[in-house]
Amino acid sequence: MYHQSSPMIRAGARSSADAAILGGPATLASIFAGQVIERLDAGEALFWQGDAARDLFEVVTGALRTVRVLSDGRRVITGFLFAGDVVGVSLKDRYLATVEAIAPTEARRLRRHHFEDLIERRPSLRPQLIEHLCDEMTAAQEQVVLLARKSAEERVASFLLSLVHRRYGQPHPGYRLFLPMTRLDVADYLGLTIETVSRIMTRLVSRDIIANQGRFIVIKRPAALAEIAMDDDDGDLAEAFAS
Amino acid sequence: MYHQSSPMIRAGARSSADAAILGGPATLASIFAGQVIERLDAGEALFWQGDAARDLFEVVTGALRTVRVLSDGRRVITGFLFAGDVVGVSLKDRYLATVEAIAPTEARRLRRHHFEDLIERRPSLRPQLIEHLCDEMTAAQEQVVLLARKSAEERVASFLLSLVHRRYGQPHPGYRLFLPMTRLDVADYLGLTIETVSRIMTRLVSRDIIANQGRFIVIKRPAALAEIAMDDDDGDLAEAFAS
DNA sequence: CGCTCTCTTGAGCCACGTCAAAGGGTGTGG
DNA sequence: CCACACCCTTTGACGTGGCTCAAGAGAGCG
Repeated sequence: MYHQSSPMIRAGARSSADAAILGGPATLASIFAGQVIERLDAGEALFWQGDAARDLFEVVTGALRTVRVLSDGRRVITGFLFAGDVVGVSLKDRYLATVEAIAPTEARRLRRHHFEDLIERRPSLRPQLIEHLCDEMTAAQEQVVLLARKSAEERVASFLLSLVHRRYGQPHPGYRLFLPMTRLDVADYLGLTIETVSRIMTRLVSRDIIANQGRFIVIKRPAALAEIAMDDDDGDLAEAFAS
Repeated sequence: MYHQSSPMIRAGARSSADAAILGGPATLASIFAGQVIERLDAGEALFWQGDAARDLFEVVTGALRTVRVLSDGRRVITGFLFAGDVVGVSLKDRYLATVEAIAPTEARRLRRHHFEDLIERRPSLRPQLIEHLCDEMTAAQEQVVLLARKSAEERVASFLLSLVHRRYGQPHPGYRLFLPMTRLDVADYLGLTIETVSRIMTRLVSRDIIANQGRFIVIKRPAALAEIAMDDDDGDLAEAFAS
């Protein structure tokens, strides 16, 4: 809107996506199949909050953060994106947040009107679209619960577990989790400060629940982490058995 | 799921909604036109978190809260619902939160499969559905920003303003805002305690920004409230003019 | 080897939570 | 019509979890 647009070159061509789709399996991700891959360095933005929402993207490799900034500079990260994720589906006319690469990233761009055409022509995509939006909604709700009522330690534990689940499923003890984002990113995601995140992490290390290997975290005792995180699925079960 | 279902009687009949729709204006709200009105007293639940998501509802009169509870009893309110609002559109197979009446409430029930049929048969409803989901997403994002980075005073100011905007638009000085929910509800919505909410309110009163008239709040100086709230729309504008 | 950027660690402080008690308001029963 | 009970709200005194400020310690990189 008031910012210059993303530093990437070559708008996604109209391409052979149609053909690919009209014969293919027609999953949400597959509709990006024919699109040109665009590259971003760490720190570059895919788009800015307030920009006209002209495109959707599929992340091919790398990692990104979705950022919102208050007028006085306070920063909030509302989510992280990894390979396979699709961005920009919140089909307002303007993007709700800035999306920046955390690490070198590759993404495919799809024009929004093109996307909408496809949704129109391929009814089987619709439930997937709805489901995608509902998944985003679920994640947002979970984040609201975390921010409204969880302690710093619970937030960090929840964060680590949610990353593990997203990238792996149920972790076995010793699972090695890659954290491409900085402590500042984590802090801005969890509504904490760098220092607090750091202190909590070292506390978890000293309790032998995780280990710190540079940009990797080893999940030594997933069960302990889940207990700290107050995963409310477990909670509901506990409630159910109690009554 | 593990709870007994809502205390309401009479499931929404299959009714004349079809007829009404296939000839009518086909807005999301209008598809509830033919449905029987069901009544709830304050405190009764429309449905419970985890219940099979069989129905959608349109609020006719009254007010409700959407509640999530952690295993140890900590409570989070993720939103409030008023006349005209539609609930249950997050079409997962289970409800994401419990929805309870704050005050005596009337609502119309629509079977989910019926709703999905309508969406299928009336393409003009689809963009409205998408837009509805995106509006919910926007609200959730705003709440995440509020909870992650705003102070108690900013939260209360933001809350009052958002209610005013929702029910009235831009307020004139002296606008009288009805607050059907208790301080506890407000606190659980803003991630604060009753006491903090109460203290902030009396501070705003003593600064002559609002006045307290029982269950009503008079917005005496909307501009002052907006300044406190750090409405980030304003923020972006400021940024834009600065650079 | 020095520069920069990120992360850790410590000391002190403050916004908000906790605990406690005292108002109102409203409904109910005597 | 009063008395009592109950609930919600306000207010005060005090405690504390996480923030602020400050100083190192790694770790990549030219």
